[in-house]
Amino acid sequence: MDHAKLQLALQRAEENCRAHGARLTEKRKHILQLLLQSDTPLSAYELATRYHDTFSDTIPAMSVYRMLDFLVTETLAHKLNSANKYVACAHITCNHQHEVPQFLICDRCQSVKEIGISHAIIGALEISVKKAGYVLTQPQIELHCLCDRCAQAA
Amino acid sequence: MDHAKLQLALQRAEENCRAHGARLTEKRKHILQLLLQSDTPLSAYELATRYHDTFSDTIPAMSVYRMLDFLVTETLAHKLNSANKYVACAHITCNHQHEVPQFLICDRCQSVKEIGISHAIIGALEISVKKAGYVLTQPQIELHCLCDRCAQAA
DNA sequence: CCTTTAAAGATATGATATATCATTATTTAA
DNA sequence: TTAAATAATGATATATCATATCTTTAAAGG
Repeated sequence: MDHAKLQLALQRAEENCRAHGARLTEKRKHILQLLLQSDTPLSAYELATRYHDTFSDTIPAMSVYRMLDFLVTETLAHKLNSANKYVACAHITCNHQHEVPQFLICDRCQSVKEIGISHAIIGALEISVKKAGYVLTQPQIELHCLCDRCAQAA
Repeated sequence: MDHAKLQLALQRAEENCRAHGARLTEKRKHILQLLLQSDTPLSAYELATRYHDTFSDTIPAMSVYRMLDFLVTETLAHKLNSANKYVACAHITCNHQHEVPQFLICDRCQSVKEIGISHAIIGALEISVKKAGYVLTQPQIELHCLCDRCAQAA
């Protein structure tokens, strides 16, 4: 991610937070920056290490978890439950409403692509869920894939 | 799960394994039995504890992981990646081909329902995955829900 | 400014998972 | 039938992910 894009994302994140009184502190912002700059999802402990390397300041893993909780609550980041890692939301700078996210995770190079789930799929999914006697609460789909590059290499 | 159903499932599991030379040892069978008897998904360590309680024999967590790997490979069990727990496959006694599983997980009572994904959904999913430049490798969807009972209670 | 509340630090510990080497059991084939 | 090969399991250590709890620091609001 280039510098201009990064700055824009951080600025938008700040605006979004300020708009409803959430505090994007320096440290939270730094964690978000590390996520934005990473090509792959990162664990809380990996973020603690990068924080130290990048900002010459140590941060307890505990605190990273709390900051991640904050970012996830603000929809500035997502947790990949199947990988126990975190990614920046791909739509921080978009204006459109945040959709149900679908994550494509390359099991070889760990790249992640966040796309919106089509309404058709969500609808069909909800019907089958309802039929089975359940109610969707946190719809988020994580699919383990190979990206085209890795698929060719393999 | 009643006794007759359990026995049938274990018998079918044995037949399926024997059919292609996989060895469903006593211990692996016991782990499968514990999964079949459980109302909720279990972690490897929970299985080790139940194994001890049920069969009066201790088993290292290591070994449980290996047996789970075996059961998952044989499609006799599934790993819920978002919960880090394991469930028996709901289709051991069915004759039909094993489909792409979709798991509905109640976040309150932990009940899990395994259903097959409709072809329409799989197709739509594969198209969107392909468009995004990925290839599905291990399609399995885990949705976090409330079961109707818990939804009413809440 | 002082009080209240939010954020972050520190320490301990629990829970999930993998690596590796040793031992036992089963199969295969001379 | 027994020796060699392979598969399964045991044992130990350690990595990795996560939460509980108490303390300290910083910010917001009267």
